[in-house]
Amino acid sequence: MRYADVIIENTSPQTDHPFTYRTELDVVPGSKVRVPFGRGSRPKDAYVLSVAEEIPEERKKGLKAVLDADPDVVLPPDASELSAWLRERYFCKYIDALHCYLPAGSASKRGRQRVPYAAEEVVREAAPQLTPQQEAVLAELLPAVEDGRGAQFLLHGVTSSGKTEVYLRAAAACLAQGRTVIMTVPEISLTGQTVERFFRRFGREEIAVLHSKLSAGERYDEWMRARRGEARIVIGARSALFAPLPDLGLIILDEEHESSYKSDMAPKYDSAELAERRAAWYGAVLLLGSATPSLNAMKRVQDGAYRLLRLTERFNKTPLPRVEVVDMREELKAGNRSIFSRSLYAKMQSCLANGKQIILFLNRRGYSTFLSCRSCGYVMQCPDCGIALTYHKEADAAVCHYCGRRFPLPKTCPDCGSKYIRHFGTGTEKVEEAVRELFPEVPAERLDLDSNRKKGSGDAILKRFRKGQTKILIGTQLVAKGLDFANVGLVGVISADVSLNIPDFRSPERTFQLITQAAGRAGRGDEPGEVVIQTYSPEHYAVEAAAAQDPARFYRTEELLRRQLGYPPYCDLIQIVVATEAETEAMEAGTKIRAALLRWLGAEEAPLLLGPHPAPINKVNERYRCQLLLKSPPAKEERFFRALRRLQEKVLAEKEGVWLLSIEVNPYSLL
DNA sequence: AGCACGCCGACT
DNA sequence: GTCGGCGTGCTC
Repeated sequence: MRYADVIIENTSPQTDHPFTYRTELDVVPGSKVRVPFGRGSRPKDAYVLSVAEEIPEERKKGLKAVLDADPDVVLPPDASELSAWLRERYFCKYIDALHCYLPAGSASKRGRQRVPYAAEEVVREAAPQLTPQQEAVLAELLPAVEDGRGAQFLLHGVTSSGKTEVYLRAAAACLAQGRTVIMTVPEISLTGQTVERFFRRFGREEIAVLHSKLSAGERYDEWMRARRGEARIVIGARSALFAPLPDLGLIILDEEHESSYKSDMAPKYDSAELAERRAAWYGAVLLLGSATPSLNAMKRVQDGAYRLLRLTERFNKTPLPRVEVVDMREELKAGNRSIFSRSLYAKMQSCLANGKQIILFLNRRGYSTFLSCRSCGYVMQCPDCGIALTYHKEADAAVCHYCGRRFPLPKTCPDCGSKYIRHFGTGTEKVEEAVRELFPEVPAERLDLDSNRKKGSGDAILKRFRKGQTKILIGTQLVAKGLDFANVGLVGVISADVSLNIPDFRSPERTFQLITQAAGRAGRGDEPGEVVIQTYSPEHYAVEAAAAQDPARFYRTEELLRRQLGYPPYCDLIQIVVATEAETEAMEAGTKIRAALLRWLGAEEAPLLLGPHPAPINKVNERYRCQLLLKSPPAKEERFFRALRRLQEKVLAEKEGVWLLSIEVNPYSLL
C-alpha cells in the first residue's frame, strides 16, 4: 500500500492543502487522479504532490482510496516542487500553480491533430556567417549548454546586433546534446517572427507553439507533442515556460525587460524567477536577452548569478544614431506652441527630401489626454475606474483606457453647466492630424491599439511602411518594439514626459527603455540615422542617459535610487489590497491589517510598511479598495513572508467573503 | 467551493 | 407532524 498526497481540483482557499489517500495504483508526483471527496465522497479530479511507501499508523485511519489515474495527463516532474514554491512566493493556491503546467484545453481530448501555422511554407535555411562578437558570445555560452550542469546568462545586445542568431545556435547545441529548448517572447504577436526563424532553421516538426491565443484543441495537441518529445523546441509567450518537455536543457527569455513577463493572473509570477527555478531543477542553461536589460537582470549579474554576455555592435556595423534632446520649455519661450519643435520639424523636412522615412513615437493613444471644464475645472472620469477619460476624435467619444468604455461628449459641463469643455494634452491622433496639416502631400499612417483594431491588423500598416508606400509612421510603443525597417532616417520621440511622469518607481526605467528601443529603429543599412527626443525634463537622468546611449550611466543612478528607497530589485515590494463592500470599512480594514502586521513583524519595521491609503483605483466591482505596501529586504524575507501568510490565513478564517484580500509580490503596476 | 447536518417556521 | 429555510463547519 502506498500513500499519495494530492491537491483537489477545487477553487476554494479552504481546501488549499494536501489530502492523503491510499492507493495501489502506479501514481507518481504529477499524476492526475480521481479521488472520492467530501461527505458524499463524490469523485473529484486531483493532482498528486508526493507519494510515500509508508506513513505513521495514526495518520492511516479513515483514509479513502484513489479511484483511478489518468495515464495521458502526467505533469512534468518538477511540477509538484515548483507549485509549492509558486504558492509560497506568490501567495496563490496550489491548484492555481498546478494549472500552469496543464494544457488549457485538456478538456477537449478528441479530434484530429491540428498544427498551428500549418498554412505557412517553410523554406529551410542554412546558418549564416557569425560576426566576431557573436563568435565570442557563443564561445562562452555553448560550453555551458554542452556540459549540462546548468548556468545563467544575460545577453545584453544592442538593437539589431543579432541576438536571435545566438539563440538559434544555442538551441542547436542543446538539441545536439539530446536535450530540449523553451524559447519565450514577450507577446503573442511577436511569436510569428520568431517561429518563422526557428522553422527555417530547424524545420516545423521540431517545434511546438504554445500560447493562450491557440484554440483549446491546438494547445492540447502542441502540449502532447512536447510531452512525447516529438517537438523538442517550444516557442511561446510566458505560459510556454511550463511546457512539459522531457530533459529540458535550455530556456531562453527574449526581450527579458518586457512587462508582459510578469503574470497578471494567479499565480502572479515573474517569468525570470520561474525560469531560474525551472532551469536549476533540470540543470538547464538559462539565457535572458535584451537591448535594454531590466534592473532586476543587472542586479543578478552583479550578484554573480548571471554571466553577462555583450553584443555592442549592430549587425552590419551601422553606427548608432545621432541623438538630440530638445527642451520644449525653450520652444514655448520662443513662441512655438506646436507639437513639433523647430528642430524636429526641420529634420523631418530634410529627411523627407532625402527620400528617407520617419517614425514618430508617442506613448499615448487618442487625441488628447483629458477633458476638462474651463470654468470649474471638472475633469471627465470613468465612473468605474476613476481615471481621466481620453478624447478620441475618430470615435468622437471619451474613452476609458482601463476598461475601454466609451462615453458621449457632454455639450455642457455636468458639474457647473458651462459650455467651455476643452481637451488638453496630446495623443497619437493629434500627432497624425498635425502631420497631415504640415505635410499634406506625404503619405502617413498611425499605428496604435485603435488603428490596429480598426483596419483589421497592424500588419498591413507595417507592410506599407516597410515597402515605402507610407513615409511617416506615427505610433505608440507598438512601433518601438523589435521591428526592423531599412530606410528610417529619423525617429522623433514626441514627448518623453508621458512615461516619465507616471507615478510609479519604474517610470525612469521604462522611459530609458522606450527611448533606447525607439532610437534603435533609426538608421539601418549604412547610415547612422537621427533621433530627436522632445521633453520638458531634458536634465532627467533617464533622458540624458538614453540620449547619450550610455546604459551604464543610467543603471548607476537608478540602482542608487532603488537601493536608497528600498525598491526592487533591492527589496521585494509587496502590494496588499483589501476590498470591502462598505466604503468606510475599507480604510478600517487597512488599519487593522497594518496593526496586525506590525505586531508580528515588530514595531521597528514600521518604516517598511506604507499605508493604508485608498487604492489609486478606489472602486472595482462595487467594492472599495485600500492598499498597503510592504518593502521586504532579502535578509528579512523569511520573517516578512511568514507574517503575510499569517495575515492571509487570519483573513480567511475571520473575514472570509467580507474582506477580499490580495497580496501581490513585485506587481508591475501599483495601480 | 460543495455538501451534509442542524435546528426553527408554514404546509398536507 | 414534515418539508425546507440557509447558518455552520468539514472535506484525507
